[in-house]
Amino acid sequence: MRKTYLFLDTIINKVDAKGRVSLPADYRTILKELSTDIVCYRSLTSPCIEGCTEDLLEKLATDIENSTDFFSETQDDLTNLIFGDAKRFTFDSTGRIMLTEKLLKHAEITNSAVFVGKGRKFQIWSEENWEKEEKRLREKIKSNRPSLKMPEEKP
Amino acid sequence: MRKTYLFLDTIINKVDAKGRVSLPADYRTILKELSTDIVCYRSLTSPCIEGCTEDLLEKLATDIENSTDFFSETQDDLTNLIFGDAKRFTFDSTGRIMLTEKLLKHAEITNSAVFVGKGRKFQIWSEENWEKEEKRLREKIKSNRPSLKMPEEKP
DNA sequence: TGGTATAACATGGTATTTTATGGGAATCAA
DNA sequence: TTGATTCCCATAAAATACCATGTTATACCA
Repeated sequence: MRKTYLFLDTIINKVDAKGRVSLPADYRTILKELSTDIVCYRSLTSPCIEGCTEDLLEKLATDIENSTDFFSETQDDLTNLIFGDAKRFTFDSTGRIMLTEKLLKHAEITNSAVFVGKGRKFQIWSEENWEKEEKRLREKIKSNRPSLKMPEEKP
Repeated sequence: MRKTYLFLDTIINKVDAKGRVSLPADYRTILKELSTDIVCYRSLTSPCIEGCTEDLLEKLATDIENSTDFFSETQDDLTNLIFGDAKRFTFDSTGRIMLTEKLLKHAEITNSAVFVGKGRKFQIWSEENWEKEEKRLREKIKSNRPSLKMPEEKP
């Protein structure tokens, strides 16, 4: 039994005519070991789908409770957006999930889906959009390296 | 049981047609004692593969989570870049890992891989590139000696 | 100290398992 | 019925585990 549960790597899988996609095997292993489902929702900032374990969303709920007051407008807005949009997905015996039309449309996904690990979360992109996004990120980093320090190098 | 876990030394191993390489025995010992896997990703600055324990990456995930909020742009960009590129590797009963095409290409590795210890991390280079890099580093040090201060001498 | 036996290691090859993915039947809803 | 969703089976490709061998490093003993 492992100690760490990170969504990693970039994996391209096909989306078939029925809207089915294989969830990367690594991701499935994590979900099985944690006995949790995944939850997906439209990214608030990018044309992609965002996913995480249901456990993490639970944590987000707690964080929001603690960070703003119960009746604040911000909290209202965030909870509506995230929880209202989030949907639970379970994979079938062959490891596939069926994404919804709404999610696919938001991410402009048609034939193939790119799973991008984000540690506690992951994202699902169209091939074209991810290509652009990765390029943007690498350009940005070139001019801003200091922000990438590893833990042991921190003061 | 030892006290320290450092990736050291420079070891050259062959890469076969399938992309398999023996992980240096010393490295394997460390991983076994820490019960963790290694994670490899393309160096952001050099034509080489960089590796570390999954534990270290887990720590990084926690640090990022704590230093920025759930919806921050910085967190988004960083996590995509690091975790999206990182891939977990486990060695088989004969001590080998199978590097991916993407990583090998980035490091321009074909027949042999040079493992270079970096303490908590290590790098994997092609023989040609490492030869150049080592030369460059030694030249650089000659003209810039003061930057090599030990921790206790820091302000 | 020198020489030999033993163990560990790297590495080529092969067998087995896992994974992604297409298609079809069963189930359900409108 | 029609259209969609879930479940199950089949298959090819890819990843992984396993076996065998020569070589190097280590331990042991005279």
